[in-house]
Amino acid sequence: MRRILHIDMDAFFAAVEQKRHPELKGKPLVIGGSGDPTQRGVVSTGSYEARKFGVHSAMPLRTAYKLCPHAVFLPVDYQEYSRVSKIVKRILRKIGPIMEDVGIDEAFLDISQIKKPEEEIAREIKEEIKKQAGLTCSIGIAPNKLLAKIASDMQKPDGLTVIQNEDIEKHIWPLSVRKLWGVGPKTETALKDMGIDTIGRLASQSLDTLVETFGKSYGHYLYEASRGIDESPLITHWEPKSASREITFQTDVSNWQEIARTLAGLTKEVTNDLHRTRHKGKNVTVKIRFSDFETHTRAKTLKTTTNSKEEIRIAAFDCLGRFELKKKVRLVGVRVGGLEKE
DNA sequence: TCTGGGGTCCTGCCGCAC
DNA sequence: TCTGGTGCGGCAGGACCC
Repeated sequence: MRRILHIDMDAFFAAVEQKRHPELKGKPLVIGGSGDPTQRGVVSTGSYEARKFGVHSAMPLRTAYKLCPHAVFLPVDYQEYSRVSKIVKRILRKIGPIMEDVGIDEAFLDISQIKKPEEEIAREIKEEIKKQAGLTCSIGIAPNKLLAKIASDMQKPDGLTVIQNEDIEKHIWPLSVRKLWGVGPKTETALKDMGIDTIGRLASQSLDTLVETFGKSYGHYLYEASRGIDESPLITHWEPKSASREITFQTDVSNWQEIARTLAGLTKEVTNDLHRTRHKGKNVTVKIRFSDFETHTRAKTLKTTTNSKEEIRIAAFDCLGRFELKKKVRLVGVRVGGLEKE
């Protein structure tokens, strides 16, 4: 049987800030956007003290400010979090070389081949992260990624949770369907309408019902996930498939020239990224979000892959020209997909 | 009233080729 | 010549993740 660890840093961005600004320890702290809660932006991470006031990730900064006006608001400092993240990942790779990176603050480790008790490995990881980065994490141990991820979330912060196949009925089935990776707000509502709120209720559905309701691929996934089945391997190496840049205006814009100027700037940044990472792309997509939050895209496929600034800019403007800009624009973005290594 | 930015993957539709 | 099935690429939108 496989043994998989899921390591999840506790309130990562907030914890990094509290580490380098010790005077913020124990205080409600909200990291997000430009750090100005009167500007547009959302919460990336709230400290546990801020969460007590109902502040959570993805919440508009303005809402967070209303809930917790005395919180300290700070901008996101990706450079610093990446630096700390690298320290953490180095520790993990040293302990278990089969590692899957999941964003800046999470990872899976496959420790099936390591001849040491799993909980001892987990404690060693916690100790090293505490020693080298001064931070705490929560760890889940299970026979697969799906269950390990659920487990790491069960006792936060600084938790260590082991889930065996025999525990599924007792410890996984009572949980909300939202705890399953891949079940978001839309699917949660759809399931609720079917009278399904827990993973156990989901597991009582027939494969036919789920496939009929959610399609072949997702239906199969839900059927297996609700039973704790997940054979997916760790992805230890991956190549990007697209590169993109987008920006939300502080106030909605109706001036076409400003939109065009912004698009030109974003296109330049994306092509710079392509040059830096030595990639070429095949298709260009422009995204426009209007003031009513309606979002549309226009795409163009090129004859050959390219990283030419000129070619990508022309394609992007071709896409922009196909929009009817009758409403004010809130966001503009550009993406280059179909990437290949140069 | 509010709802970021960087990604991935899936689905449905359309036109086209065979 | 007409019709239908099928497969595929391109496109648009949507759901989800951190």
